[in-house]
Formats: sequence, structure tokens, C-alpha cells
Amino acid sequence: MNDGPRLPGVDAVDEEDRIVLHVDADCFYASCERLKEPELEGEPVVVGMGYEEGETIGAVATASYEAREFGVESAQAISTALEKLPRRAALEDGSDAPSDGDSGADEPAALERSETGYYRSVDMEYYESVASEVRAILHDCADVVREVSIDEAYLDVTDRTAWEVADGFARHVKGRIEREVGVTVSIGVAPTMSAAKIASDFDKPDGLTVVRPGEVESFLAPLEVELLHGVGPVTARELRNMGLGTAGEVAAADPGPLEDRFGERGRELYDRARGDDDRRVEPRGEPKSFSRESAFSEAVSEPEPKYERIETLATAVADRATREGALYRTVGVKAVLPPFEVNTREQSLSGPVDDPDLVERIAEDLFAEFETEPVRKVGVRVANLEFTGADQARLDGWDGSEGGDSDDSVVGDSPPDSAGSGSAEQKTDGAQSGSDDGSATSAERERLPAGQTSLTDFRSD
DNA sequence: TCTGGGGTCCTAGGACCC
DNA sequence: TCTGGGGTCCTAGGACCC
Repeated sequence: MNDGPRLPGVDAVDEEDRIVLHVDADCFYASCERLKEPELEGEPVVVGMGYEEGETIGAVATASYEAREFGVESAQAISTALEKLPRRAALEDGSDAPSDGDSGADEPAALERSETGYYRSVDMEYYESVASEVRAILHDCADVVREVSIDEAYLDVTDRTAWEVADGFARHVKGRIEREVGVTVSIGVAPTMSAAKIASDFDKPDGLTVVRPGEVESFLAPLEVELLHGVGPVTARELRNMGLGTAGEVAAADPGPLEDRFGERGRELYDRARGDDDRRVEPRGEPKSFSRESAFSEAVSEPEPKYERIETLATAVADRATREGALYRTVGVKAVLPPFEVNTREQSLSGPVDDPDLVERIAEDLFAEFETEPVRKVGVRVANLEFTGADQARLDGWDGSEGGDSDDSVVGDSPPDSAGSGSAEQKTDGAQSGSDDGSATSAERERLPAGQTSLTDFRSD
């Protein structure tokens, strides 16, 4: 990249001096539970997803640092977490710990109070409310904020501070969040997003790490490759097989083989390890998809319960899209078969719709091939979203509606006849019946599968 | 240690178009 | 009448993140 001719006046100067903060709440869900129940302060707290009081199913969403001392980790099965850290309630009820199986395991010794923890199930609505308070402060402290998730954001504060005083600025942000909301955050400050991200992790919890321009590469060099954003277990293993165990080793490597192995990502990895990252902090755009999924406590073979679940999820997903003002053009399902085989099926329509019944029909249809398979988890998804804003549907292409239906379905399409041979038929009818108010563009109409007559007026054959 | 839920991005093959 | 090249869309799967 250095061998091209230099254009006069074009260089990297203005790219270099961004001041980026990455703000990352510490075990956010657990902190929220402590806001709700101050008695939990200082105690081990585990927040479980899909977990119900007293049950052993679900997974750990967040564990407080006290709980982590016992070996409880994020994404762990609740059953595992319970082995490492029994419920405080079990002790206080005096109830027996549930004994798994009949294998005559020794009675567990009497529980020490100090070796138990509090288990809570996820309360998204509450966490959302806390997060919005944090967000308000962040937006108050920066001109540009990119919210990454409920507990994480990047701030570009170049115009609000200077490197000489950046740590004071970050401390100010931390202090406000702690005082005004009551949760602690860790902050990384760096000239790039990727370095700021890693820096925020460097000193958790309640940490503050500043990496100044010129220090990025030496800051990253000793870090294990796993710590690089975008390097998971699979990539890490491959990198180590290539003899690259630290960011410094990646930075010093020949980028060629990295690109051969990982494609575009390889180059990115190499750049990031060297501290090169020219992404600017930008607000997040519109979401690309909505999905809902749900696991059974054990694999289910009978069709009924699965279709019931699909129906519930389809309704929830369609509802979400409606609430958010999104039209969707693709509907998909997911079926997870034991041991952990993920299958996805999806179908795109000829035009964007907001049609909950159609979502359900298509989802059921796509799911048909897994009807009698043992399935441990199902999901429904809509994608290819279009946020038209308020009454867009009325403004464009509403001319075709002689029918007087006033919902905002734009086009009803049908499952392809090839998909389910026998099984799709009645649903195909259903899909068509909803489409008399259709108004696809002519290009879209021409792509309708042969035999689809839902938009016949416009066909020229 | 068998694994919850909600997302994003990338890859790769096939269909289809010009 | 089997044949080039480029582009886009669709679908399925995989890796990764929080």
C-alpha cells in the first residue's frame, strides 16, 4: 500500500487524532439486580436466561464478580453454575438440594452461607430502563455515540477533550454514571475503536485505561489473540496453529497467509493487531432483522408442541416488527437438532409486508421438514427490513388497493411450490387470499413463480 | 460441558440476467 | 446448443459478539 504515488495534500493526519471512549458496564444485569435489591450488594449474583426460580434449566447471562470467584461464567448452563455455587434460597428454605439421578451421590455437606449465591432471571424491561439513563449521560458527554448493545457504547469525544486530559474526562463520565445511575462502568480511551474496546476490558471492573496515540501497538503486542475483537475459539485455534499466539505476533506476521486463510477478515485482523483501524464512530443504523427463539427443556419429536411454539414466536416477531414500524421481505425459521445441529430455512417475498398471519404460515411451512424430527430449539426470524417511517405504505404503491382492506400488507407471496410438495398446498391458498391488495412493482411481479396468479391483472401473458 | 437468546457479518453455490 | 464474463439476488451455514 505504500508503493503507490502520493497525492499531494492527502495523508492520514486527520484520521489520527480521534479520541474514542469505549464504555462498558460491569456485569450489567447483576448490577441492575442490585439496584432493585440493594441487599444483593457484595453477594454473589447470577442472572439466568431461560431460568425460572428453582429450576435448573437456562444459561448464565451475567455473573457478578463475587460469583465468578466460584467459577460461574457467562454462557454456562445454570445446572453447572448451581454445582459451583448453590442457591442461597436452598439454604434458607432448608430445602434439599435437588439430587440428580439415583447414583447414590454423597449427601452434600451442609451448605455454608458464604458458599451460596443469589439467582435471578433476566428482567429485560428493568435493565432497559437503567440502560436508557446511562445512554442519556453518554449522549450528554459526546457528540457521537454508537450504542453497541444494552451495556456497551463507543463515544467520539475528540471535540470535547484533549489527550493531555483525556483520563480526567473519562473519569468524569464514569463518575456521573456511578452517581446518577448507580452502576459502575469500565472505560477504554484510545485513538481507534478497536483499541478502545480492548482497553475497556483491560482493567475491569470499574477500570480506566488510556492508550495514547503512538502507544497502541505496544499496548496490544503482549495480548493473547483471543482478546482481539472478532477472534473467537475457532480463529484463535487456527492462529495458534500458524504460530501466532499474541497480537504482536500477528502484527509482525506476513499478512499473505492470513488473507489466504481468513479472507478479508485476515487482513482486518492483521491491521487491527497493528493498531490500524480507520473506522469512525458512527451511530448505529436500523436493525437488519428481528428474531425470537426458544428452547425446549428436552428434544421434542411430536409435531404439535413445535408448531405451537413456532406460532407463538411468529406472532411475537411480527408484533415486534409492527411496533417498530418495519416491513419485512424475508421470513425464516431455525430448528436446532440434537446434539447441536443448527438448521435454518428462509423464504423471501416479492415485496415488503407487514402481515403477521403470513409470517406464521410461512414459518409453519418452512418448518414442515422438521415436523417429526427431534428438535431442542426453534426460532422465527424476519429480515430484509424496511423502515418506511409512519405512513410510507400509503404514499407509494397504494394505488392497487381496490379492496378496501386497511391493514398495511403490501404483497402476499406464496411459498414456492417446490418447497413442500404436498404440505404447502393449503397454506399456499391462504397466502394468496391475502394478496388481493398487492402492489408490487412490475419488476417484482415478473419474478413471481409461474403459476402464481395472485397479481394477475398485471401479468401480460 | 452438551449449549439461552438476540443480533451482525462473511462465504459460497446456484439461479438468473445482460 | 454448451459457452465468456460480470453482476445481483437468494439461501444455508458458520463464526462471532454481548
